[in-house]
Amino acid sequence: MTSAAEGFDQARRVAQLLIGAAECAKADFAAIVGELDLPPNLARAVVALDEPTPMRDLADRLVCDRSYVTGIADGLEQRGLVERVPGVDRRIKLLSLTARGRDVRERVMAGVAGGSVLLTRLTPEQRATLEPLLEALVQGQRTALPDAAAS
Amino acid sequence: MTSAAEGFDQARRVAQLLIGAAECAKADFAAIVGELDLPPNLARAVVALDEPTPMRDLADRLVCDRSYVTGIADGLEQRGLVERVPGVDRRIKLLSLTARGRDVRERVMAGVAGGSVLLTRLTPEQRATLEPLLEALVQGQRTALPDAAAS
DNA sequence: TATTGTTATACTCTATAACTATA
DNA sequence: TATAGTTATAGAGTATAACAATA
Repeated sequence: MTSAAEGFDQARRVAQLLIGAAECAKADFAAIVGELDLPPNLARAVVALDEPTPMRDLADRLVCDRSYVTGIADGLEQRGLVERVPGVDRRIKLLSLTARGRDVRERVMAGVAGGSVLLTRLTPEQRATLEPLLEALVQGQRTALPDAAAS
Repeated sequence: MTSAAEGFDQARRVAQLLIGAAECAKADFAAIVGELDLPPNLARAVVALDEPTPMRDLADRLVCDRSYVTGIADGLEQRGLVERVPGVDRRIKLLSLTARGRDVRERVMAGVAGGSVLLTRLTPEQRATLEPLLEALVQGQRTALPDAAAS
């Protein structure tokens, strides 16, 4: 096997493991919050709402568009987990967790802390080893990749 | 901070890094094959076609539905990278790389071997450390997750 | 004029179901 | 009857563009 083919195979193996592990983490989170009848995107939003937050800011935290947050807010409101409360700037609506929402938020966090495969399948030492390697990989990327094609 | 919140934060940090690293790997591959004017799904298929392969088998390799492979084959055929050749069992069509397809396949593999961030941002030692950690994470999952909700 | 949230729409990726031609 | 490939369609997830209210 040529050296180029070896390099390719190494990159492919790591890529597949990385993608598989990420999908595993996503599926794991979906399963945990699924027991609370929450789709993962709503669960992520609930976790992000540590305090009343303008919808625009939530979009920033979730790294998505404002228009997508509208749907998230609708879903959370239907479930009685948040209220839209007007801000002092009357263009702004704050998403504020209800009592039920705060309860669900705690359950989500407890469920992850108690059952996540990231905690159960890796020892603290393994996580401590893993993190800097992943950081090395994503280094040079800010929240939005600045110039992906030119890298 | 309570221990549950600490556990949650640890899981979240690892999850974000994992997902970020996987997205980074995907974007990197897309950028590499983008220079060959290939979308990532077609590039993956070209790489998988080491020899003439029934479309059904390609679906298995790419872990997707037969119907999706039809579109991939159309795209590759339009670009002159594969031919559909009838099999001995006349239900079967083999996807066979053209000369141009074989050339592109080599370019994809060379591009990855030469430029992948998985190779440039990690030393061989780091990759050797990373792999078993990721394997530990995805362990217990067969190709298709058997019972995600019950895990 | 610029910004917030909303709406309507569109796009990407992928699957399901029904169809045909073989076997 | 079962399987290979195709087609049409649908769904999830997310973005873009235009809009009303407010600043």
